Amino acid sequence: MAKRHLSLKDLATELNISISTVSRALKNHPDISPEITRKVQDLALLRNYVPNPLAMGLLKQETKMIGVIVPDLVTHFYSSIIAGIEEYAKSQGYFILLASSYENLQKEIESVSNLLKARVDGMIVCVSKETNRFDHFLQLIENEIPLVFFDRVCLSELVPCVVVDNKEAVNQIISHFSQNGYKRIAFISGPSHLSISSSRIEGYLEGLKNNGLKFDPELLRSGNMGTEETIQIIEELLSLPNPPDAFFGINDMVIFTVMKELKKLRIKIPDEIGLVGFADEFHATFSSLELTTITHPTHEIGVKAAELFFIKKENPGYAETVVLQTQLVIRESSSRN
Amino acid sequence: MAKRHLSLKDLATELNISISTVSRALKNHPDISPEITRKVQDLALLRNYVPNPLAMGLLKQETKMIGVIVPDLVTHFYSSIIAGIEEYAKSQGYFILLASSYENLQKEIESVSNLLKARVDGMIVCVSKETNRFDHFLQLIENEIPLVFFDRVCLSELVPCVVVDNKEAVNQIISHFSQNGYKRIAFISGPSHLSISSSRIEGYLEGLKNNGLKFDPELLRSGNMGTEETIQIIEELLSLPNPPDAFFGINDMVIFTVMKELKKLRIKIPDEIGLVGFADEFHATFSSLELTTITHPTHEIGVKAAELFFIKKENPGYAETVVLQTQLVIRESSSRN
DNA sequence: TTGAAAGCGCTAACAG
DNA sequence: CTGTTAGCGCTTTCAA
Repeated sequence: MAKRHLSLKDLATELNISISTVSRALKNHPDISPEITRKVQDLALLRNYVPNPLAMGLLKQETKMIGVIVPDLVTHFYSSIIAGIEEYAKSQGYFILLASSYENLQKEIESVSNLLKARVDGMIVCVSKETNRFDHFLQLIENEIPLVFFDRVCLSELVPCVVVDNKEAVNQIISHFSQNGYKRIAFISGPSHLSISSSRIEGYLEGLKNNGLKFDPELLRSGNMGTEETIQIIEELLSLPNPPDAFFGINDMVIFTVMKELKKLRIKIPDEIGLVGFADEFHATFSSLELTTITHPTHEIGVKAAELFFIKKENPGYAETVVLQTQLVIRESSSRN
Repeated sequence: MAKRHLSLKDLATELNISISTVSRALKNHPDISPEITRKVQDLALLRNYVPNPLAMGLLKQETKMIGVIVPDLVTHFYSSIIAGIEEYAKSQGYFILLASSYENLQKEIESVSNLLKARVDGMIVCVSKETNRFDHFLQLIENEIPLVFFDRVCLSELVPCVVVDNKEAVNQIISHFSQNGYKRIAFISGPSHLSISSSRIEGYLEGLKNNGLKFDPELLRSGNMGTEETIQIIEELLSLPNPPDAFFGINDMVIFTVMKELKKLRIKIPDEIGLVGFADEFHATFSSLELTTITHPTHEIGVKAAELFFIKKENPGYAETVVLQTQLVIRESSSRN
């Protein structure tokens, strides 16, 4: 419906010169006489001429668009990373095409395919919680389409990644718990094929050892991060002969669920049981008890991922994994002292 | 860097036929012989041929992309609406190009311009809280570029809009407060130029009248929705000779701030003061007291906005305002009975 | 039934 | 210094 946009031809016709002259004048080509250059640029400004990206794209074989796939759009963690990606991309004249996998492998595969149809120049991805096959990403790699993973990563020998120092973060959690006298620390982890699960489990084991606590397999649980399964796990943990006196989780939501359940059971936090989250959703401070959690530099993760994208675009072999630091923010839910 | 995508020409060369024959065969043109059609389609499938949207766009003068501008990306309210828009857009073969105004008029103007540069086929917008000038939108309208507003709307004689029934929603809030014995109901509204402010103020006045409460101008405040200014307003309201015994706000965040402040002052909710939010951010139930609020059909708002977009695209004169219903969800923060 | 050619908007090599 | 031309991938007349 929209009126046709202004083209170089329109400007050329109006000035009675050739299209190529206009094109060159617009980019200050030295061959063009100053008067013509000025006349063309004045008219372009006046008419508000904007080059047609489709034509450019066709010519240069690039769309200046980056496909971004996240597990969901409604979590602050991802929104904030997206904002970071968007900011850096914009500074490079790139747009973002956003897709959500809704934590679903099939939808993720579909999103990759859709973004490919849209001819994005590459993708920045955080894989879904179900993602345990990688064919759809390998296909991108084979076609030399730039790809970057963040947070939940895979194929890190082939693909640049941005992660946080999960081992260190969990170590800090365990030390903090330990200093507050908690001894039986339960970890409600995520699906075991996820990088964030395995690296945090490593940190868990290491942290226990560092603090002279012994590892009890019953306290390490892998869930699917869903509310129902989490509740199930909580019930099982609480009915152990020797139940945990502290919980931390793969993310804040899991621990909010724990908080709700403990509240129902009238178990006192942090006196009877201590809680620590992971990610610092911004409502962490609005909860009934302010939640101790691991703050992620979300904006920076986004910016970094975008940076790596542009490096990868120029260096097909590039596959660095950048590790960013997190911070333990101590609040009410774990402070007994 | 990426390898060139497969083109019609590649298929044509491989089959030793002309490009136009391949093009026709692919869309089952009746002129083409069944054998050739089959051969072409088989090869296209095998090679995973995908038409180049840039070439199509150049030809058809459309990008199949909708620009979406929201005040921020990190609020659940907007993320959820975006998900709705995206869903419907996808069903029509359209992509979404997302931009945030960060509640800033200048950034909004910039976003409109950027999206225009990207040649989106149109835009779906929720204006920033600062937006009191509309030149940037009028420019779109003049160029017959389809535009739809949602939630915070303007120019509704020219542009299709999706809003909720704000008057009715506020009426319900006032009635609910009144039934719970609250008599001095403060409304912390937003900037007065916003449609959501004015329509809710109407509802406020009407609701007071309907419930036999008298209007006290001191209890109706316009803020900028920022935390600092909100705190300022709260302090002023509480230090009135005759302070309010109930608050509701332009959104949940404002009321969360009230909740925090009251908590600091050890004022009891809902006994001494009742609270009602507006929007139902999903952490409303994680707050220290579960918040009574107005639930918005966010997903539906998004879907509807996208629907109107496609209607507008075919009917330049179309400018209906669709009103969706909300629901008052009663929780702890306002229940004295 | 199929092919050749023009054109969408732009750039760049090649002429003049 | 400026204009002509070809070509990016595709559809669509027009010719054969």
